[in-house]
Amino acid sequence: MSSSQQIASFRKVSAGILASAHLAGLDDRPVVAKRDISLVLKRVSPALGIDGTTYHVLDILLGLVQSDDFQAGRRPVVAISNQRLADYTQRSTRTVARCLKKLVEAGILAYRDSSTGRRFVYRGHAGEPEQAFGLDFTPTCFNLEAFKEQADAFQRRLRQQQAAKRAVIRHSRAIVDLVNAMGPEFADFETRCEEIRLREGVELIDRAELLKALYLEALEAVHEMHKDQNSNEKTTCEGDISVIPLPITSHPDSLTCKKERTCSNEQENKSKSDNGYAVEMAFEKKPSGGGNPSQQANKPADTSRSEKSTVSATTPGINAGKTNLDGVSIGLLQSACSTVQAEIGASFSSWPAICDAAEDLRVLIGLSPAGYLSAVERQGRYLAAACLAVVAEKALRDPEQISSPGGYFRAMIDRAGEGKLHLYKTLHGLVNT
DNA sequence: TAATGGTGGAAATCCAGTCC
DNA sequence: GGACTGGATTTCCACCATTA
Repeated sequence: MSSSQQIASFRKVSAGILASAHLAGLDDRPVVAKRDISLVLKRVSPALGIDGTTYHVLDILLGLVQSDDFQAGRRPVVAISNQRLADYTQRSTRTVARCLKKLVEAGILAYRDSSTGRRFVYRGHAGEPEQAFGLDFTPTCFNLEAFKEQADAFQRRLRQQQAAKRAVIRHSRAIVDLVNAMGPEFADFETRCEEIRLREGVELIDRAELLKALYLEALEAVHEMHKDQNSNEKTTCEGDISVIPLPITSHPDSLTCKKERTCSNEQENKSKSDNGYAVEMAFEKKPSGGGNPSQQANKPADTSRSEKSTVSATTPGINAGKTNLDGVSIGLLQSACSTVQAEIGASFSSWPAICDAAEDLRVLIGLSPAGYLSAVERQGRYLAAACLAVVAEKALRDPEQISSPGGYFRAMIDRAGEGKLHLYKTLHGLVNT
């Protein structure tokens, strides 16, 4: 069979058509399986700008081309008229011709025209094509590796876009929460946040970076403000309150901003101790609660016992021994929250590991530092961190399902306070979906 | 509301095969 | 040999749905 490639004189050739014709005219065509070609072409189509009717036409051609024709010494040519393709796709022949041209210029097909333009295949006794004129898949055989890389790059790009989209939402929410917590003097951050979100001509990925930088700047501003406040307190109220840096946040004394908070869940704790020491020791509170936390500071940090103490201390209505962490094991958390572990690059191998990841999880769901600290005070840092992980996992799996992850988290803490939180059921649900 | 992209119809061209 | 046929293409123009 001749390897020369023919283009009818009536056809107006473009660079893409010539390139495909050149590939189709080469003798050393790589031998590939039709199945591989189908898979790669379907993956790379969006990256090549092939969709709708063109994809439909390609699908029909892939169905018609014979697997054996991809063997060495043969030519994978499909002979089908434009009219037949038009019938199959319910489009006009004019549209079909345009689609075919698109596929040729994309390097998938090559025209192999007979002198009249008619498409036909004459086969010998063994079924091998002796004369074949029509649409030739040879360019795909040459371009297969490039198509694979293109498809991978396209999918990577899509994933980056999705991650950037999530980051934009996450940082925007975090900034709004921060502004709500800190009051009108931080309103400028919300304005700048909106400006970045609506800025034209900026890639989503760059926008996510700008918002992240803005959020860090806002945190820094909070940090600076508290430094000033602390220095004032030292001169005017020295000795009244002991403030201890928080290990779970990069801006330890930010919790003094609780005075400014507007969240109802957070405000209800204003009567309680209002410093970082309480947070640090929250999971070690004794059931009686309400006392000076500093007097309870030296209990051993046994996970289950301390969490149980916290729950019963804050939930007088529930049975002794029943806790919101019943049935919740590290293994269960690890299995249920696979997406979020991958997202933040952490492993929930132990309770301290989950607590260490709390700051990332908090930022991920856009929860304010004060909101998290309040939850820790009320339910202990293990339960708070576990809830954070669950909310983040749910938000990552289906962003549409949870419109306000921060609110969802607060609701979970409220339910825990009422003894109605069944975290193990939620986790089992996540494992099984 | 204007811009854009996809689509279809009409008329014309090309060329080998077929018919009278 | 000339007219006709058939299949594929082109350009031009208009319509329609979607999008910014």
